Amino acid sequence: MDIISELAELAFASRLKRLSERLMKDVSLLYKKLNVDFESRWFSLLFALNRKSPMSITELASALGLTHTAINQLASEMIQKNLINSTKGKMDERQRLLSISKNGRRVASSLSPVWEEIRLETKRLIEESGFDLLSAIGKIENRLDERNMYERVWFRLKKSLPGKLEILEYRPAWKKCFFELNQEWLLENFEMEETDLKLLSDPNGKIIRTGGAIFFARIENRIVGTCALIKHRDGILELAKLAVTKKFRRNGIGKKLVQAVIDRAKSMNVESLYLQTSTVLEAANSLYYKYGFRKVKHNPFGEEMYERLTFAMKINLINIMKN
Amino acid sequence: MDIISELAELAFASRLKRLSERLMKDVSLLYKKLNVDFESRWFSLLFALNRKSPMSITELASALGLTHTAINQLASEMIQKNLINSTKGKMDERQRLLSISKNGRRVASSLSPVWEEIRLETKRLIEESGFDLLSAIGKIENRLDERNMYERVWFRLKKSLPGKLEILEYRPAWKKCFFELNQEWLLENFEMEETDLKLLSDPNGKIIRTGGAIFFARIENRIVGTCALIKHRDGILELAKLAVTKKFRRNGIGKKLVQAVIDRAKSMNVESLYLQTSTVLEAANSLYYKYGFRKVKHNPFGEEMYERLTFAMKINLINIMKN
DNA sequence: AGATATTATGAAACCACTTTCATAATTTTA
DNA sequence: TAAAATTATGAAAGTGGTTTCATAATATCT
Repeated sequence: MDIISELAELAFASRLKRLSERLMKDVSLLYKKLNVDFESRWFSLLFALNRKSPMSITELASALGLTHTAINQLASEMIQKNLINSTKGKMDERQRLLSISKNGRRVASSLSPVWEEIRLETKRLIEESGFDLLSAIGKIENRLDERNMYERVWFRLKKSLPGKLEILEYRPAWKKCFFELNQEWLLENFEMEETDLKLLSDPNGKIIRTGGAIFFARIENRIVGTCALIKHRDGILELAKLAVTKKFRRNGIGKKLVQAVIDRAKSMNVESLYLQTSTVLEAANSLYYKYGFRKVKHNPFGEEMYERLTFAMKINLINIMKN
Repeated sequence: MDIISELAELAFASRLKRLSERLMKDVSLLYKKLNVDFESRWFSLLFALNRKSPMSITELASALGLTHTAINQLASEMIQKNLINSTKGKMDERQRLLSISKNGRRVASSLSPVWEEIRLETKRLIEESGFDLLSAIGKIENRLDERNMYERVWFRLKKSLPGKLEILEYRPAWKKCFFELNQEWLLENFEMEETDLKLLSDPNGKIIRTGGAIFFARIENRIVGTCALIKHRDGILELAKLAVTKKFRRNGIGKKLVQAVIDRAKSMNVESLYLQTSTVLEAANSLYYKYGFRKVKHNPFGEEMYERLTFAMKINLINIMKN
């Protein structure tokens, strides 16, 4: 009786683990029986460094999907065994650079026939199962990147976002998020233009330091949306770069971000807040309309800013304050 | 850069592990955020006991694919949390029987909607991958049961069996192996007959205690073949129940077993050793012929012993000794 | 140019198990 | 029926990591 397989989806993770441990154990046994002084857990680090040396601990950690502490511990063992060397980083004195040693290269090349057979046998095993398991796992990993299991189940149970939504101001660490969130919706509808790239690559220089602001929506330590308030040289304020990542749309995150921008604009004692949009962006446009933005005939930013067809909208901040 | 997915088959186990840990971590987080005093690692034990109580530690260990020690440790925690109870076994005083407590049932039923959503979301996730991952994993597990990764790779590298082949005499622990190995080849060619069942179910009584012997072929702690020497009431010796498990055939294991039986027969100072076989069993027959067995007209065991068509062969042990 | 935030690393503690070793109870065999 | 083998369990240590916390070096902002 094998309750784990009987449980089907409920014990999916356990089955993956069980299979993984079984395979790993076999490989360890193989090294032992071949009388090779090599631990299976060293493989990926040795392989990575054989391909490219030197690499820093953090770089290796992210490449191998382990924590930096794990790499650190592995490295200690492997230095002992004279498989790799470590040197202090020249550019960055915090870094410790790991590289494969001469002996390491020798071991790697002497083990390569073993690795090749492991690869082939694994391939056969997977083929016998009749499914392209590697690509299936890849797809599942991608899906989980978009929205992890916790978020999925929570949403089903509560019909709401997991954890609370926070709207926060720009931090340097979120520079990349700003780029990627905007890249996501831009590529869905248009192409990335030079104008986008310039702005997205230097949010601090182009938006914050010129008197604007960038807001981020965070859920459970994950940045899921952003919106910017840009102050142009002529003093005109623009709401721009509203982006919510696909899997988190239709949860009112865009509203909160727009509200934050409007509030900030109000606090700046300016008459109007503008934005540029395209007819293609229906969801965004209806949100803008709800908040009181109306189409204006004269585009204050000029027509030639973006290649894509845009029109401008405007909201009267003073009037709103009177309400 | 994700070296693990780049490594493809070579890091298959690592990817399985990574995915498994990711899913497990998410479920733990879910319990935490739902503010439930429940650890994800308790799930399978609680589930098993909810389905059937009481169960012994060993029974649970094999059902859940964990070591008995793991069950023991889980049980301690869960008894603390009043999820399960433990009582001493009545039949077997060594046993500790675990059963779900009233509170355990309450917790299980209050968590069941959560588990249902986890199941559904996992199902969706697997379906999105486009492959029937559960059945793929099942198939791989079955393949590995037949011949594990270590044996596969070793065979490819050395073109020989992993580890050394040992021919050993009967031990009570191998009673089941004796049955299963013989069942395997019988079902390949014939059906199990009453005569087979009787003999295979009581090897000690029917073969050893009547003055015969049973040999087993062991590789790496795994019993892969067997062969018996039966002493009949009339003093006639029979070589019988030669079986080598499919994946290990064509490696000379059958030869070694037959040799062991012949050697034992010789040492018993008997003129001849007989056997019964069927024309269907070509591989075995050619092996018998090589060792000097020849067909005899008169079947000393009588024709009606087995339903399946058999004929008898004989080898002259005295002649061989003279050589 | 400070002040503030972030990054790279490592030590220590923890985690969820497994392995190893020991004991007691039971089953099989001789 | 005693001896030998096996089984059920548990304590203690080991494993291959992760988490947490602390420190030093850099990068960014004002």
